[in-house]
Amino acid sequence: MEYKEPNIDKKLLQPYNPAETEDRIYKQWEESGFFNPDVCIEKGATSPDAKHFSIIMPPPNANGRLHAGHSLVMTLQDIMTRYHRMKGEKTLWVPGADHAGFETQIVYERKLEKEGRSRFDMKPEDLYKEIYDFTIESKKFMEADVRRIGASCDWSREKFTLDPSVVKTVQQTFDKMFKDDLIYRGDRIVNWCAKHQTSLSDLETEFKEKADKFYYFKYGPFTIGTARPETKFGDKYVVMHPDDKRYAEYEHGDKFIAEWINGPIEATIIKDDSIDMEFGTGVMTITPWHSNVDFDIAEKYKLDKEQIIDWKGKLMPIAGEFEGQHISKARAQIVEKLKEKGLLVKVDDEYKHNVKVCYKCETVIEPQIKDQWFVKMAPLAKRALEVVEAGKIKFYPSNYEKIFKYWMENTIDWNISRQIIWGIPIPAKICEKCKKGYSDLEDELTTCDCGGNLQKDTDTFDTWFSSGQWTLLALGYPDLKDVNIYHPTSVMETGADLIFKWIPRMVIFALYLKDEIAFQDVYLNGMVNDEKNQKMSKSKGNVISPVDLIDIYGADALRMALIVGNTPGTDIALSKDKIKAYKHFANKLWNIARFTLSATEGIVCDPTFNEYTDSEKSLIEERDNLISEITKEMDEYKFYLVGEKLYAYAWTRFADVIIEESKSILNGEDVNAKMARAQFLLNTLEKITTVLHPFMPFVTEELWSIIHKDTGLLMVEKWPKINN
RNA sequence: GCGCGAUUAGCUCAGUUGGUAGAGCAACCCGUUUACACCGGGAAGGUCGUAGGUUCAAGUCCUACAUCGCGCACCA
Repeated sequence: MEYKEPNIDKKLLQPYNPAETEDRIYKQWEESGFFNPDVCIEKGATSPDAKHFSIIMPPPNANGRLHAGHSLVMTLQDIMTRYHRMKGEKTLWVPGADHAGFETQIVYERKLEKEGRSRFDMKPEDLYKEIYDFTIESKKFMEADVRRIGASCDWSREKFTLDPSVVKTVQQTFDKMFKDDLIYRGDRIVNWCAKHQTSLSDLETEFKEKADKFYYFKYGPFTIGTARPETKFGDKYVVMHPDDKRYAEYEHGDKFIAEWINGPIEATIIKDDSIDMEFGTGVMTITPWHSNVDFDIAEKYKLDKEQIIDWKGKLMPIAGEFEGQHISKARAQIVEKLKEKGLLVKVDDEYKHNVKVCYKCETVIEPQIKDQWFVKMAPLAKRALEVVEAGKIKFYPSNYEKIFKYWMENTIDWNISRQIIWGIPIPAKICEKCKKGYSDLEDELTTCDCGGNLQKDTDTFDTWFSSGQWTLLALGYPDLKDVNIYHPTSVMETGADLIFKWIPRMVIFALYLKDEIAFQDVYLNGMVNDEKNQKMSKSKGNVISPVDLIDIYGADALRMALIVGNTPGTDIALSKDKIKAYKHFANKLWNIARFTLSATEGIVCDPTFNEYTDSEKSLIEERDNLISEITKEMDEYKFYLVGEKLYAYAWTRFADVIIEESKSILNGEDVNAKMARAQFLLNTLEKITTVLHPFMPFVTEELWSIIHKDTGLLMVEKWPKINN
């Protein structure tokens, strides 16, 4: 028999080619303007009275390419956005780019290091300018990656976290909080990284297990234990538990003279129940300037505090002959000296403990007392807790609500000062004499109440201070044009690790600034791991770049692999086999269209056709039931189920069974049956293409253009409505 | 130490308010019929971590334990 080529779009005769299709389709979308809800309204795709749906994109770091985790975030948000846009809602997804303060500065410092330069030798303005240029340049690559995944976000509203308007608003927030007495200047202990020359929040530090020596020294009548003899120069308080029978003869407040490193010292006895009697000898001396625990004890009893170690990690004049030595070198010599003086009792060699290190460079954190700005968290957290307890914000998965609450019930005041240049400057002045701090938005204050000179605060804000305001800032706040329509946002979708870093801060700031919740729902995704479910990391060498995967398998395939079987909050193992399977699926859809269109040549899809036979009626019922089901599941964020069901329906049901049995009908003599079956196939093809669009936007859009040569884009087609 | 999560087929995971265990991938057998070999058909594969409890009925609820993962806090 002679093979007759069907009269359908030539593209369908070749396998689906994502590489050829995706960039072209994305351009079409972008040029259409439909990513912008205002254009959707203008062009009649959305009713001006429709309800709103809004998502703020967690701004990716501008300084790097997208990683696998980002691709999951982008896909989830794009699915939500496309789904709601197709439902005819006023849909806005605001993209952003994060200057990522400390992170970017470190990336840039490494670059400087390679070039043999150092930030400490540069003028702050020059450094800032260089990092700015570098970031703006890098940002383009990040944005290109977001486009490759297919994100249908409104680029016309893109916000950069260092946009002048953002900087201004963040500074105004600081001023407002200062005036509301929610921010104070305080001498508190901070985590100091001597390499990066900045303080860090607790969330920017990690614990690392270290084996050190543990020393016992004679200190007056006591034997004290310590792992850090180099901090002990000024120790003049000796602390023990009030119930410790071994030391019952000593009273709180007793004084005695102890021979110590650089001569005799007058020591005071402190009794405090925070002491662990089991540990060491049950007696320790304290160094309030360089230890959190010691600081707390010192605060409690109003004890003196003295700095021993300077900001570069070197010993101060109090160390006498050891002055100027780096603490890493001084320890052995100090121990030697104490030994010579007969004060060394014994040394334990294998003392394992966790030390706090900088999460970037692993430098041991030196606790230091530093004058910094702090936010009073308790009153703010209380309100955040209230709205969650009132059920105004829902968590997916729900168990994260517990974590949120725990965090809000156990707040500590938040240090927002960072000694880095790459960030939003704190608009404040500090008195040279008495150290009092003032908010000074207009840069007009010169003299302190005490008569001292005021100096400009050179610190910048912790990034979370500005990103905490992001739901508002991204919508242009304090300009209320978009805020009034799109805030509170519908859903905040982000990585589960941000449950305490970011989510609570956004809730807090939206309540504080606008008296509104920041978002109605919180959807938290897990990590994207490698095929063996191992965390991806540069050191393991198992990092998979989403762009590389898109090059090989296409964006639709990657998206499906990320979504199917991935429940909120749980990690996903990203395997190439899985992505390959969905690349095959994209091609399967292609062939379903190819068959359907060529087998029904000459017949036009008629959505109102109603002369179906009983067999089509039951097929329609099955199909429409499925659509009702998945519509409900879309609203419940169960994309992992919807993706799987659509895959199963399109392939094992529609292609393998329905199309197969249709062949004999379409080749048969019964004209009515033929027509009914053709209409069912054509209508179902359209519906499958439509409901799969949020998941696989590229291949479905391309198919739509083939099915409907003369109508508009699938991205603004209506999601099918099923009338039961 | 405190908290959270997980434990279901070889692998990755679903399993809705308790009602006879599901999917994808892989592996196995058969099949080159003109949508597609990026295919089709078929079969196989699980005492649902362990031990108790509640119930007519438990993968699902409760308790304890074990193993794994994650987070937080801390150790002078």
